[in-house]
Amino acid sequence: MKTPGDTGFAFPDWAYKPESSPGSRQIQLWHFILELLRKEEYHDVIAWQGDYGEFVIKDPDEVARLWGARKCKPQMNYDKLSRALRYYYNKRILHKTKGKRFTYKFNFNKLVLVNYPFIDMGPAGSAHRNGVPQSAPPVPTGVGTHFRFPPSTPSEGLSPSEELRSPGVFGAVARRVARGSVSDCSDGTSNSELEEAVGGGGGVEERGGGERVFRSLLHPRLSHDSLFRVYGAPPNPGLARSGPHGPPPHRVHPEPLSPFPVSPLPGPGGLLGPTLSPALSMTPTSHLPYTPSPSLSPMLGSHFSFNPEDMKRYLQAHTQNVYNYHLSPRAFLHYPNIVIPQPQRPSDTKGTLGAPHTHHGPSSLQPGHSLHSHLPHHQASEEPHLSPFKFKLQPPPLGRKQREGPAQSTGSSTSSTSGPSSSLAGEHGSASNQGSKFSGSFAHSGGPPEIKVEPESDIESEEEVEVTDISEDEEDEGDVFAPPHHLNGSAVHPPPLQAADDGIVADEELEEDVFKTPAVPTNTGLPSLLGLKTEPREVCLGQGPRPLASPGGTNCIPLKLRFKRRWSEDQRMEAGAEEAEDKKVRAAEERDDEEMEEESEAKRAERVLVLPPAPAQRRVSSELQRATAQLSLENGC
DNA sequence: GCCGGAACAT
DNA sequence: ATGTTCCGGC
Repeated sequence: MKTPGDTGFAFPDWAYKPESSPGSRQIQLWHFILELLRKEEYHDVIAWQGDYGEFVIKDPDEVARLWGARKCKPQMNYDKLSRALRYYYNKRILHKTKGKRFTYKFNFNKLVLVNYPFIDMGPAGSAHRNGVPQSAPPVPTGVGTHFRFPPSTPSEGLSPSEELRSPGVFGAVARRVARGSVSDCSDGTSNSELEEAVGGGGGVEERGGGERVFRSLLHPRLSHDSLFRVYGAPPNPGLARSGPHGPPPHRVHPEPLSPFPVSPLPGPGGLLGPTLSPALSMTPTSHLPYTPSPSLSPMLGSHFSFNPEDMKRYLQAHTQNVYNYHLSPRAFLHYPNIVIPQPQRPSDTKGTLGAPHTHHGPSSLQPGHSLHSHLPHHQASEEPHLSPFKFKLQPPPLGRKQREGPAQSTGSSTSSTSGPSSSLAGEHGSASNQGSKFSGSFAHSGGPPEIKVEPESDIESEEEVEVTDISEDEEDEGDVFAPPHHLNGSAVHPPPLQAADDGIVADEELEEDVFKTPAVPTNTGLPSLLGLKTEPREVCLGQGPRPLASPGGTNCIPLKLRFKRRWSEDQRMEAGAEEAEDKKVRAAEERDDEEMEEESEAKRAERVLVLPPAPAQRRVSSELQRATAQLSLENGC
């Protein structure tokens, strides 16, 4: 569900829950998996493999055992664990790599953004090694919204209260190597790292409403790869499409052992939490506890916080490198303050690398490099400004319908274990996930069964391809980020602007297109943004999401008003539409999603864009852009 | 092996 | 919400 209050998109509630974040005491399976993946010690048990985000469970029984140990479920076995993994399909956290036994793939699009924005997954290390994914752990660099990586043992570390208090925890860079990931129930604590809280300071700005609005800016399409690459080395070297000139990306590993480099956000006092992390903001008791996992890599310098500046830098770095977050361009519209990082098509800018700017970033990351591989250097401009961010994660999982069924009495668990037989997998072709069968309804809720829509395909498409799962993501994104899609008939159209798109195909090759795609509608829009960028860039975050506030310059007023109006409108629409849409659309979307890559593009575009008259839209965009710029100036930013 | 529904647990 | 446990099916 979305959080109430948000006007914009948001990740599902679960994403904001502390528990959802990797560090939380209540470790979630995917967190655990990541944990194992990042540790070399377990690389014989589970390891990254293949694509970004793809991992293979080499020893299912062991993984199950470890998981069981962590959860104090001695009876755990792969069968059960895999069931849990399967639940992630609907959540779009994971999906199965078809045809490969014990192989799953994270949909980092979502995950990363929310919990590990900087994660680097994939066999990063492999970069060096060419292809060999093996050891390379993902580098999570963490952070993001709420990122707390967990000490492996969560329990332990700080008392809750303490945690709360330590806001800035990121700071320290603690980087200890983590060691234990698995703890046993008995002690409760595992060894991992506790991180101390660094603490600090106070927050700076919390945003008043507590709204967490975090909208990111990057281009949607670049998802995983980019993401991963950003911080890490390109996972698949082979794949890496580094530019001819670009230096080959390499990942930086501060510590050899720990996969994860230091955490990026070190800033004490950062408001990370409060500001960005949805989780934090939502939960009163916030847990600021971010436990830095040892592995976090420090992204930007020693101190990074979510305060505007840091964020700016941070984003900048990212954006420059990649448009990591795959956000819909649309987001920008909503938050005028944000300056879009300029996405340019490589082709255009090629060569312009102009100012690579300093990455304030910690050297360790060197985003630039990594990105390069991916993106050509185009990002001339810099500074993304972002102010409020809001993410929306995947659509809520569909409910299942409850159907009557005989209850079963206790059965003995058959332990499965071992013995992997080799069957090829073919899996029945069920579409992956939800696809085929979903009947939707909500089991628990007890609500009446709802509509059962069953989209058929959903995801899947990419699996084999692997490189990206974008398809899914995209779809999600589409949904997710994009405001409600306007279904065809509905009139509401949120800001059409660039939105175009989100999703669609994507992929590697497309990367370039990434921006382009949206372009269709947005043509003007982007450019203008870019133009804006040129101008003074600082955004004033202080105000919060809404830029409107103080009247300031005279000449701008009109613009402002316009802007404001627009903004309001959008908000309204979003709000209204979103929810409704969520449901409605979802079905439709799902259907579309994956399958149609190409088709979808067009279609999607239509959906989104079509409604509004193109010209008008464009104009609006421009205006917005302009207005934004103005505001920025006015605000003194 | 993998999938996903159901009931149940937290 | 996120599993855990069972289970029937493919």
